[in-house]
Amino acid sequence: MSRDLDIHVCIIEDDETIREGYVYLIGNTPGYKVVGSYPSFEDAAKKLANDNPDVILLDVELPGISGIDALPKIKKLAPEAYILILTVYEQDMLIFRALGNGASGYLTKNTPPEKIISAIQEVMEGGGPMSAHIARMVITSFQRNEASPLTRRETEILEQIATGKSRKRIAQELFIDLETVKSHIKNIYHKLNVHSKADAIKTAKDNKFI
Amino acid sequence: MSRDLDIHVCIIEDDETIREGYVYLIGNTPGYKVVGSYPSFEDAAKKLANDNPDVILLDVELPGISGIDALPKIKKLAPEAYILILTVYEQDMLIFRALGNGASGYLTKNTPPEKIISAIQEVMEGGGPMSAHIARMVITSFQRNEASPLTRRETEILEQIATGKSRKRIAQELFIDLETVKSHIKNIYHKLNVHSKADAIKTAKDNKFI
DNA sequence: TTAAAAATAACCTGATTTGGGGGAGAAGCA
DNA sequence: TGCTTCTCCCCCAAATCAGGTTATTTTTAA
Repeated sequence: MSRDLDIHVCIIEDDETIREGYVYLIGNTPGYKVVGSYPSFEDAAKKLANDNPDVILLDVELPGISGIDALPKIKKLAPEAYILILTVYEQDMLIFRALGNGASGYLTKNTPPEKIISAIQEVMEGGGPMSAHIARMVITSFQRNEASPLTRRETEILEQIATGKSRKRIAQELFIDLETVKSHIKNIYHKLNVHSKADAIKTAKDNKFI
Repeated sequence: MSRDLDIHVCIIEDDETIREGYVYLIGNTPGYKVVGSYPSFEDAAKKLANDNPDVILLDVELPGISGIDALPKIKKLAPEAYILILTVYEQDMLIFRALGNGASGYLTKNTPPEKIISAIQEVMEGGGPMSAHIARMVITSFQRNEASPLTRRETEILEQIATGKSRKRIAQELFIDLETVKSHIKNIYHKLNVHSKADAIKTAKDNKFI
């Protein structure tokens, strides 16, 4: 069987035991081949472009530059590769920064071996593998706060303000008078206890009112 | 074995064949119980609160009010229930509106029966089940366009503008002069070929520059 | 080690927007 | 019938925005 049809995988993980575990797991699974294995981004950087991986397993906590900050650089070295984050951390900030920086999946380290293999398969087939809890957090990030103090119209107008439009333009697009828009904004400011649009937008976003 | 420990499931799906298929599948799986099955939201609305479901399977294309528009109303009738979207549609707009309206998962209709069962299980355990392609689209929505014409600083400043902050405030927070911020903004406008912050923000967001 | 790109800052002008004060009518709901 | 929401009106002063041109320093890349 030709090795050329195998999925080529790189691993960047500082803990030697865990790293060797992945190497063993993937190397011994038919259809997969480990083409590189490094304890840090600095080590990986030199050889990554030559490895020509299809998928890169990346740890977030690495010595030197963190996995998340390394993501854009890895993307440049291996633009065709899918990057899967493998980590113990489940903090919102890390997840969203990782995805924003180009990760195509996010797995926690308690993921059983067979799930890691299927995640690699899945990302190659156009999927976005995530651990269950991560997926929930991602979905939740799209959702609004149902206990918003703002009325429907107020919410609509604050959303428009958040796009940078002037009150005049908002009035025109909603077919209402400029004075009406101003009234709504005054009410929004009172309800949110702020005195500027920047603060209104921040408060509203922090509380998921918009 | 007590039925009280079962996961209670409601189904809202207009195609009778498909609906009965789900009823049969779920009703005959140990640990699950179908407590309601309706061809439209209007039919479901009357009885939903009484069914007290743990999970609701919801189709997006329904006669009368669409599943997506029904979502907030369903949330009010059964605030404790998790809602899983089951549909043939994979358009961005539908997915993000569904998630924004309160769905906790999104499955396409080619999902095999055992995956539907495990998705119900998963959402009850704090997960966010999504079909592979949906998950990829969701992840992609977090990612930036790497071919942005904006420099790092320009991107940073446009992001700040998008939060509603004034140029003066941006200057203070970035420890640079107001004139510098103005220079960057002029360059941003030229690069994006716009003449207002609203247009700059729109163009940048449409193209995922910010 | 240069040349190019990016970030910084200045000075000018005029139009527009913003935030805040007050009040008030109409529609719809409980 | 109150209560909320949406609508509109008047006033004001301060601040912001958009645009032009030029120029220095720092960083990055060839």
